[in-house]
Amino acid sequence: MAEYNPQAIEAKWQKRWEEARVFESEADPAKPKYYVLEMLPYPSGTLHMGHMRNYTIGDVVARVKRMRGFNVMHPMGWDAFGLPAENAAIKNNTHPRVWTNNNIVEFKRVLHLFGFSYDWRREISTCEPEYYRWNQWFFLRMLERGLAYRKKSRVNWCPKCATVLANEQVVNGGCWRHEDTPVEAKEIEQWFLKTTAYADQLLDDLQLLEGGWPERVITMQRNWIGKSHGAKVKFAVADVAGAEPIEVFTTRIDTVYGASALILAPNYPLVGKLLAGSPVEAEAQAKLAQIRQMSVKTADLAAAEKEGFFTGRYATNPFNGAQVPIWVGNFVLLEYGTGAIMAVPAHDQRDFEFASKYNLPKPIVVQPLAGEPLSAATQQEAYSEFGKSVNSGPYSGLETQAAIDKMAAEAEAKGFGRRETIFRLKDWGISRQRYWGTPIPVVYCAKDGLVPVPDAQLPVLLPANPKLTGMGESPLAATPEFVNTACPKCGGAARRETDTMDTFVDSSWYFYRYCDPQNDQAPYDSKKVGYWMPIDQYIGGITHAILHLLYSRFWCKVMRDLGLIQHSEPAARLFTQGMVLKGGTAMSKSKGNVVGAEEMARKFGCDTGRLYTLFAAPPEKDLEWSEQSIEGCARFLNRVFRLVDRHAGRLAGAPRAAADLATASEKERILLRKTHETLRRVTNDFETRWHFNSAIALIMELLNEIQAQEPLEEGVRPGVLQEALELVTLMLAPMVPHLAEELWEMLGHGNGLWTERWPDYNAELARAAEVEVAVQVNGRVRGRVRVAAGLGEEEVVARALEDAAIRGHVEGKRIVKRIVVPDKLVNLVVG
RNA sequence: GCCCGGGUGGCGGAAUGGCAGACGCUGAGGACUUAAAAUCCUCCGGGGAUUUUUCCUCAUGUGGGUUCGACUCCCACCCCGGGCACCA
Repeated sequence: MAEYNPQAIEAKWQKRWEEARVFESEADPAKPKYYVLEMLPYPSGTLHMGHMRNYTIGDVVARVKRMRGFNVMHPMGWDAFGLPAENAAIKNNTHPRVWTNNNIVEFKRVLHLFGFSYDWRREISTCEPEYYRWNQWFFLRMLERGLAYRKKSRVNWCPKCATVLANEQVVNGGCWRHEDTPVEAKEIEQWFLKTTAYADQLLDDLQLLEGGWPERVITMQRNWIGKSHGAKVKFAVADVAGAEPIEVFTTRIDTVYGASALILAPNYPLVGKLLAGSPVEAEAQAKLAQIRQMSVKTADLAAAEKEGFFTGRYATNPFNGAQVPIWVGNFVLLEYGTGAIMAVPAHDQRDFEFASKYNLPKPIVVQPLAGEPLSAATQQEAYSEFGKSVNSGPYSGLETQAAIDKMAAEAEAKGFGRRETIFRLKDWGISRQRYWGTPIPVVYCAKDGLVPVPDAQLPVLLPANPKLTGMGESPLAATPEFVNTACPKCGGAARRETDTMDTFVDSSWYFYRYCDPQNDQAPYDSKKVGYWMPIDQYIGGITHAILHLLYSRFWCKVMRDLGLIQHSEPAARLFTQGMVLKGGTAMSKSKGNVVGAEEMARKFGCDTGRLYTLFAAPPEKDLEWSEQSIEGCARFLNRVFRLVDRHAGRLAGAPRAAADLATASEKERILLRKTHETLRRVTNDFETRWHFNSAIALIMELLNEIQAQEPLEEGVRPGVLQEALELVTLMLAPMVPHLAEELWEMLGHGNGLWTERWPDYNAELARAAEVEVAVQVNGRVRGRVRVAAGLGEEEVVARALEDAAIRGHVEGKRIVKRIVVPDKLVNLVVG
């Protein structure tokens, strides 16, 4: 008797698959395609069970679709640029490339142990010039179209290291290397991509994703884009020479008669001019300095107390000519809207709090349509619902929507305002003052100014040997042979841009490159991409629900407008799988709770690991790692192996025979029925529900039933048993592919299971001859009767009434109503 | 504060308006064994009645509702997790 030896079996079949090039696929318009993709990993640390779960889900989908006859593309690659490589390099005095490549080799080795069905010929690594050159190419196209531009923007600056810090390098407001040094905000010129130019499309096209993407991801994106309809209104500044009018954005222009102040963001450009020569200049300057000192982190701002001060200046309300004081407030954001608001304390909670603290008036200009009217004397909180305008000059008496429309129209007609729709979404800042990323392909020439690097000179290569110290302006700026170049236009001395790109650029379009990874003439061939894209099923963590997916959607639309592709959305379906936890938290090196994938595979075999991650929880939920549960899975696979091993000799590859029921023995009928019923339900779990855990439970049940019929040598013909065992094997194949191949061979097949199609269940066999019908009286189960399947309503009720227990509940009462669910249940309602 | 998820035995979880707890884990008992491991068998939500066999009853976060029938649908509330958050 043979033993189940997972490691030997796994190595054997991985080799066969590779030799037969089973997972390689080419674009072929004659075949239906299926593109399944897992989010590409950042290669660092150990490959753990969290990764494995992600890839296992994708692999099951890929294998099911192959068995369904699709031309499946299932690629893998590396998100290889990024800060950790650079940090490691500084710390260990190695090169980021060496560190990264070592990690890739290691990751790849472990992935191979798992037999994932990747087409490795399509592998890409985003840190290779062959890849990042196309980041540069896209950047230049965006630059041509005005979608890439430079502006001053705030960064985290460590004065001690004299360097820019990434957000994750800011720890408790200090530098990660010495927390006692507070991080400063510094404005420097940075590159941006104009995601806002696509704000409306990014929002509207979400509807194309309804049904294919998780609802909550769509909601998160919608909130992130944050479209809001309103109006901008200009307030002229009184008594300050040369002061521009202050423009505010409001969604409630109908409350403008209730404005008791304008409030500017602390860094609003006009603030300096307003304060100069103001009657309260000295104290205002002091207060401003104090507010600017306050925490840099926006997260703290939300919790912080509202602070502000009066500038000593006034502006004129264009609707009624009223003079309203101009204040500065810490809760007003320069980045959103116009950086200035009109404060209407009676109808906005934030303004209400601010006005309460600083004793500003709170005039009521909207009254509820029903219920108790508001009164200034008793108002405890802002009333921000719609209602009816009051104390609003000619607009008094209008309901809110009408007032908004009319007042916006008036503002437009008189030229002091206009309707406007604004977005929370900001342009995408892609500049990083780092080495390990894609160089931004522009040069600065004293004569010609900013000059794009011509396509023919791409890629702009990273210098091979940078000085990485973590100090100073940026590693590229400190590398003269990189910085000093010739101007592409005039040939004179010029200076290269030394910023590199955010790594989200790399991951925004990598799945297009998979379609045509070797192309050295273009980022990809549009024909190939036209065949494979969009992604049919994208699988990854919820952590990327916003940024990665939003940037990918943006990139897609830009490429469409460049004429490279036809579609507008990169992924038709998205699945966000849960995390693998140990001790209640996600596995991470710092917590020391990592279960390494390799360690697991050596101990149990990768098929067992795959089965466990699929069985222990539904794929969208978090999964708590349990060594005991995985042993249960190992036990199950052992049982399957032994069952097939025990009978394979006798079956000797007997042709499958779904013997007709008329001549079948009792055992055979049970086997055939259970097998086909299981196949029916497993097919449904795979195709429409993604309930891998219950599919496995069903197969376990089937196995229990088969074993309950032992000895199978008696009363079961080889063909019938062959049928049952083959279907078990085929059902398991997408989940535990190595074991399934081995079983397939043991069952007498020389062809390799990978050539097999997913089997169809036989409805005739799946149907039971006899069924047990639950009998309820007034909705409570009081008995069960066995009847022939498909028995008519009258007969079933008659049979139910023959049951003594049922009669006991019904006797002496009148049956008012009866409900019959065929083959399942009878409910007798008695009065 | 707003927006999503979720709440079922000792545990992971199953049940697409129709027998709640499938399947697995843990635990208990038994078989095999000199013994152990492995394997196999039986039992395993609470309370009550019945010595048996079985029956009744409560139970899917809480309280209502719809329905012949609710873990499932509706309303209100509680708790847990996540996302966003002075967004004007």
